[in-house]
Amino acid sequence: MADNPSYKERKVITIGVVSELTGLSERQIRYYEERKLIFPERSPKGNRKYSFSDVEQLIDIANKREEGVQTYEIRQEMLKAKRKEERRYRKELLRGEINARFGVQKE
Amino acid sequence: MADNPSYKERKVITIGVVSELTGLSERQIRYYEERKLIFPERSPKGNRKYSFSDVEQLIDIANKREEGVQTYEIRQEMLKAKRKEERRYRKELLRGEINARFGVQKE
DNA sequence: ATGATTGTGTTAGATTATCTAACACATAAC
DNA sequence: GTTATGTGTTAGATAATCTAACACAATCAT
Repeated sequence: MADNPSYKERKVITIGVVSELTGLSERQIRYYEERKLIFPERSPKGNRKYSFSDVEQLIDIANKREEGVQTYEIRQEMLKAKRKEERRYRKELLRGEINARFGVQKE
Repeated sequence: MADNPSYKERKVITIGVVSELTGLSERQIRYYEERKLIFPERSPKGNRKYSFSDVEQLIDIANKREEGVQTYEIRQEMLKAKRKEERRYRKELLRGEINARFGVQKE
């Protein structure tokens, strides 16, 4: 109950701030979305909202871009990592480790 | 090195989002600043920027307001709590507990 | 080699968000 | 009864964001 980790995931940051935090131009940030590397939410009127997690992701992307990696390849890596993580998660579920950590306790 | 707690303190949230997160009107949020209950940063062109910590603070304020507590009193409580915390901190410093936790380690 | 894709800058026009300052007004404090 | 508190609302100005398009160099694929 100490520190709420969801802060890292909450999509509350506008693109201008993300641009400052990452050093990327807004153009780049939107383009990486177009290439399906990043998935901001939208406010009712259409403004993009990012999380700190997204910011970290963008920094990783920027680093890879500097190494010359193309967005397409970055996306492939991401998909691979995601599948791997899903396998890991299902395995954990089977073992009941989730219950051990987050399961029902005394009211 | 796991999760960066500074996320909670970084002033990256605009007033519109804060309004949504807290349920307070922008007018109220600005007024509480005027009453020195909250201290957003400003972007170069003057836009207010809040942290998650500020959002929590605002929720506390909203609760106290509902109980009928005036902003002046809330401010007094805040100042009292701040002084208390400072005493606690100085005491800790004297005991060297800070070093124990955050002190220099092997490179 | 040429034709397509990638990545980014820049521009234009429209819309949305935020800012300050002021007026209004009901309620509460002194 | 006057002053302070708390909030809504309005107006006008400025800033932030959006989409779509054009440009263009660099890279990739055939």
